[in-house]
Amino acid sequence: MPQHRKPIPSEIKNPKLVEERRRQIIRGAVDLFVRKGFHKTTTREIARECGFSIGTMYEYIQTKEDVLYLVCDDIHTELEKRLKEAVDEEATGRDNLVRAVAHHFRVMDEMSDYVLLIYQETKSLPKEALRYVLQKEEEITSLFERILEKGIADGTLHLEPSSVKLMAQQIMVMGQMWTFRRWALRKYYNLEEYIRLQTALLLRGLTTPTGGDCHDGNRGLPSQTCGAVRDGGQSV
Amino acid sequence: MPQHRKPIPSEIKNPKLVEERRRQIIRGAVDLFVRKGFHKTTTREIARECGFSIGTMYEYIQTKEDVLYLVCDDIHTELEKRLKEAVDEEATGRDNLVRAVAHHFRVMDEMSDYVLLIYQETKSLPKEALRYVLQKEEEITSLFERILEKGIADGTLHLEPSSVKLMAQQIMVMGQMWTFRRWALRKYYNLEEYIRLQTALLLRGLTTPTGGDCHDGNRGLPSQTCGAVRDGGQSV
Amino acid sequence: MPQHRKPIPSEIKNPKLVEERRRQIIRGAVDLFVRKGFHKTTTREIARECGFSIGTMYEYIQTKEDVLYLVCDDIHTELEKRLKEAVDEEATGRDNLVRAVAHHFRVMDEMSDYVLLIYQETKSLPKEALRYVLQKEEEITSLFERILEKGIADGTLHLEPSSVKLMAQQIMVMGQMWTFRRWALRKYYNLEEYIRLQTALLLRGLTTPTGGDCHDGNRGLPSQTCGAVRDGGQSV
Amino acid sequence: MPQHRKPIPSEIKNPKLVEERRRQIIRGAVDLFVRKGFHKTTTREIARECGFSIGTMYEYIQTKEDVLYLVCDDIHTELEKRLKEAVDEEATGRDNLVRAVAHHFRVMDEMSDYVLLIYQETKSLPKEALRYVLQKEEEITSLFERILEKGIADGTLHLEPSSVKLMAQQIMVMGQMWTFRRWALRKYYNLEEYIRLQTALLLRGLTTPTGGDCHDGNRGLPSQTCGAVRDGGQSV
DNA sequence: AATGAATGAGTGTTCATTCAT
DNA sequence: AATGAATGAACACTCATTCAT
Repeated sequence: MPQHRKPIPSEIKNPKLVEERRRQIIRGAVDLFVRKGFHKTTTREIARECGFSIGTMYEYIQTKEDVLYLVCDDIHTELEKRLKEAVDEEATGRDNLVRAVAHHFRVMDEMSDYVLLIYQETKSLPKEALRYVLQKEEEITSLFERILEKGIADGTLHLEPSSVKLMAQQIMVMGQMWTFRRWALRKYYNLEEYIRLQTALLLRGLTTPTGGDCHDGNRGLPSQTCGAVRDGGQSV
Repeated sequence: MPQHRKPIPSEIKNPKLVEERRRQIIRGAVDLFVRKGFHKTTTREIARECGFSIGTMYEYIQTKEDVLYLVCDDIHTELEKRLKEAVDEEATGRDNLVRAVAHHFRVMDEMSDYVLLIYQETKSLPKEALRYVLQKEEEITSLFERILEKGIADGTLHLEPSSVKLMAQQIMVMGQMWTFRRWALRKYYNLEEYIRLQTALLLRGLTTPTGGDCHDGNRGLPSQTCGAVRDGGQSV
Repeated sequence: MPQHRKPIPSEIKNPKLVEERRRQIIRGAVDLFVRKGFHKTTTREIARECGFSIGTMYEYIQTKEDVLYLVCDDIHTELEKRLKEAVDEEATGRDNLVRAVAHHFRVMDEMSDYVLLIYQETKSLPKEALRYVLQKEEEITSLFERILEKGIADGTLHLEPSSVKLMAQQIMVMGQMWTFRRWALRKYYNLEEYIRLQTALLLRGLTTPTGGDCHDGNRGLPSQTCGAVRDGGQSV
Repeated sequence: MPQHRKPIPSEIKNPKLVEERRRQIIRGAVDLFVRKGFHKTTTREIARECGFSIGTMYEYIQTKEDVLYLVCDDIHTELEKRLKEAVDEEATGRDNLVRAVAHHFRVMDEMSDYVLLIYQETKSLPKEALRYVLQKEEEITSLFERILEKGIADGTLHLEPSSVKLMAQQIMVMGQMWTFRRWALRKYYNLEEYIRLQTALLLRGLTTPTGGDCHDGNRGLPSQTCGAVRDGGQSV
């Protein structure tokens, strides 16, 4: 049930032009929002940054919040695009997961400012736009759900189906956490360490030993035996 | 090096009264901030909600941002107080962790709106207040660090010391996640399920099995062999 | 027709106390007014400077403007007192004038800040108080009128009676000018030079030669002979 | 080193319009300032008087103090322009002086309210604007310095060069005095009388007779002998 | 299609004054 | 007589939005 992008009305007839101008608006606004926040950025500043007049800007949007929506949507789209790059249809669920998680975290790192922006300003969106943006977030999350399901199906990941949604959310949050907790995390970890440790945490949670004798060894993971799994009464 | 609370100057001499009125301000403001956000709440609205005049309110604060600081600090203090309740000095690290995590998540659930508020409005604090608030957040986080360290010491948790910081952060975020992702999570899980599943994820990551031979391959994981586990230098 | 001091009502019965507290108020306010100006000084600041509460202060005045009135009146009284010191009942008008002018200018120099204050803030007084203050100013001015008249009478000053008022005003202004033009004057002159030059200007304007042969030498004055007087067709 | 006018930034791009609107602001504000003083005049009142909205007014200025600066500068400019009208390049220094003084006093009389305004409100200007305004005042004053110097050069005025600055200041103040002492002066003198008497005072101070021996004694003058005149080092 | 001047409701904040204690 | 907490009208200034050109 992918909801379609909320269309923003424009006075301008030529759709190509609308598209182009809106890209300019996004480019101009995003850095201002990152630097000063949505509320402390004025429409005049945005227009100036875009290189056209305030009147012209208002030909392509209706309210200041439209700009925020445009920006959030753009960031989400970029995020989705970049995340999709990492999905390898051929690979096992587990390999896919490991790769996608690492890729996801790296994207988060690169787009740190923008992810943070979404985090902090999404709440300022008008209701309808908010719904759309959250829906988009869920779509991205569902990419991880697909991967997890594949891993369950191909036996490379051990996970209750009922936990799929949660784990996908968890992965998303782990990525975002690298941005909104950077003030704390970066004191102790760099990106690669972060990727390794969080991946390990996930895999231990998701990789079930095969039982009996464990040909396992979540090596690199806090050593954990089959037994560990057993008593995992309340395990995932 | 716990930084001390930034004192907000007041025109009023009676400290008892200052204390009381500021509590009123917090009580009045917090719901407005939750409902409308900091920027869209007016100082006049806050004063009205508190039941006194705008002039009176300004006898107890200096700027609108002081109100935000008061509110954030109050929430943090409550959070810290409630979290400390759960720590049982007698119990093992592991039991303590399980109990503290569950407790933490329940507190987060109860204080959902307030946690969310902190999440969304912290960035609007003036620099100095922001530093203080983040410092407080770290203090709370360190409660989990203590627990984890105890678990390492008493052997009930298996975790590299270098991962303690990360795990503590992770636990904090998991709790907050229940608030800022509630729009997604509550569709599929209730609080108790959430507690169970997340605890499981953590424990699997932290509980060491007693041994066994492992034929494994943390495929996809940054290549590491069984041996790697043993000396698990930089592992979790 | 000396108008009597406008009485400021007070809640307090004991007149001694009223007198004492008002002196405190003047002492506290005057420096604040000098430093920040009347409008930018708050009643709270005044009370704090005086060492008592705002409530107490308002027991002794009715409005903030009363404080200004108190201050202006006090300065004027001091000015008058000091100027009177210089008047020598025995001396000739001319000697008296020279001495009084020098004394006046020195007083102005010492009380520079206060004179300036009167100059700049008098206009903020309520109508009635303004009238009183201006009247006081005229009384002071009339001290010079007396001296000039005496000089006419004893023949040491040559001046049309109709010019007495103007010259007295002129002398007053010359004194004040040393305060409100100090930004320019002090670049080129010190107080003693100023006194000498202005006195010379006045005396030349006021001193009539005895005619015929002049054994003169308005030494120190732009050399001027008896002839100068002659062509003084348009003289004062 | 004439300092250039401090430019006030404006949001409006069309400089012609800025010029025009600022003239409107000056016209609207000046009478209000004269009537009520700067501090008691509201920005809204100014805007209303100008015939546009408060928002529009703020497109052309940055702060209320800018309006004061605009007004002061305008008055000064007008003053300077009118004073220059009176300077006759051909005439002797003395004639020039007589004419310029009379003209200056007449201008002061006509612009009485505005001169008074400058006198009373200049101190409310922000530091930089104050510096500029004072500098302009000095430029105007220097017009009189020029005239005096010419008079010295062509022998029509007898004045020590070191007194030129003072006399120019004195002339300026005499003009302003007609405005800020009008409450006293107009009781006894009309403008023409004032001009005549003050001119006489000045000329006596400045006009040198052709010689002759004088038995005089500027008694009371800082003791100086005839000889003193001759070497009259520091004399006027 | 583009401009940018105009708008005015709304904002955070101040401060002279009052009055119950 | 002294206090100081309470008041709220008033203030300077901002800024999203409109609309005539």
